[in-house]
Amino acid sequence: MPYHHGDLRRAILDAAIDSISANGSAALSLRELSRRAGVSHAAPIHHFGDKAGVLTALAAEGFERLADALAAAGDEFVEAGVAYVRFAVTHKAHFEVMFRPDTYHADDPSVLAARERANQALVSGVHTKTAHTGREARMTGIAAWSLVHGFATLWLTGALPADLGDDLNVVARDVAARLFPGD
Amino acid sequence: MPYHHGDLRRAILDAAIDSISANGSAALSLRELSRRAGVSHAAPIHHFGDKAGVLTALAAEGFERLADALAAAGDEFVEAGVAYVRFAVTHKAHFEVMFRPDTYHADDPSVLAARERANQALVSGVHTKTAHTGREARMTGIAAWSLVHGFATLWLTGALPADLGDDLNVVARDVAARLFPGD
DNA sequence: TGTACATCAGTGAACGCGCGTTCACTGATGTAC
DNA sequence: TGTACATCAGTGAACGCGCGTTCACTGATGTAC
Repeated sequence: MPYHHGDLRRAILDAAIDSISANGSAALSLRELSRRAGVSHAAPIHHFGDKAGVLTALAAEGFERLADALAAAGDEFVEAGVAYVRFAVTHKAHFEVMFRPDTYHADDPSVLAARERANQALVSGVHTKTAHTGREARMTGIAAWSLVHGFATLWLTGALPADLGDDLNVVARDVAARLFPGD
Repeated sequence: MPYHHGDLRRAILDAAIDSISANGSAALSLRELSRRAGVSHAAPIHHFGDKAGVLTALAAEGFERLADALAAAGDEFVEAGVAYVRFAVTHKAHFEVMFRPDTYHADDPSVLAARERANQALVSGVHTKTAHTGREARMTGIAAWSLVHGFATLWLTGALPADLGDDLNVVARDVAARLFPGD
């Protein structure tokens, strides 16, 4: 075992993702992450400052990846909506942290920038899709966001009925398509 | 200070509601609740068994009150939707606990019964509102639930833009009405 | 009306634990000359 | 090419803390007779 890890920062983040996916972000401890990374328990401090620093990095990374996923999905609402849900489910650790801003340094520049990117990607779908402008477009966007965010949240917490089927793409598409049935 | 409290069970639950509203359910501790209720730290055990027991009681109570709120709102989707959002915001501690089933005894009979009641109230709005039956009604119901659940969650976590206005009823009604714009 | 007694609801000391953070330290790396 | 030295990235011991739960106990209540 070499004295220097090589990429401890990434290793700690990956450990955090595993841990949160398994036990939720509330149960996260720095010492556990150190153990998972095979490193002394004080080592992560050098990279993240404190525990909230780890979550801050995760939140920023999450908003970046969400922005990427939405951009890749394009401007069509149903596609973007499905991409949002798929992001939430395949990155549940990130997703959970992102929307718990009191657990990390939410005003960190990296977080603010990444969230802004994600927000832009989020609204662009609705803007081009509907003919609405101004407040109408705004509220429609919020309804769309609410729909996919709510569906993702309910799916993740296991609140939905078990017999919906387990193909997330199919179910998410079905649900998302109900917002603008006229199209 | 009398030896017996009188209604310690209720006092502990109220303390938990205050604490969770202020600091979130992750930070909750039995000892803190005891302190708030002015009682020794082992006292709550007599009423709840363990820490998860407190959250279990809160979850059951939450589902009951949600069912009541939905029943009172009637079968009209927008009204029921607004009631759902209003419940979430005015009972944020309950709402937070309810959808974190791994933190309490989710298979407790009182919870199962209350959740079933809330589910019935939830679907009845959509069933009578739309002409759909079977799978169609089911998926429409899930879309409706997702919409209001997502909006409530985003509002509670402060993720929504600040300049939406602060009248929850107005904003929630506006958003909910976008699901079935034809009506 | 009084008394014995079971049950219930609290007390307070003690347990063992894992945590975040600080600290003086040391090994490794890279850069200036 | 070699060497001095600053900087970086880890170590491991120590701190003080709050926690959940257990335990033997005691005060209060209510019920049977």
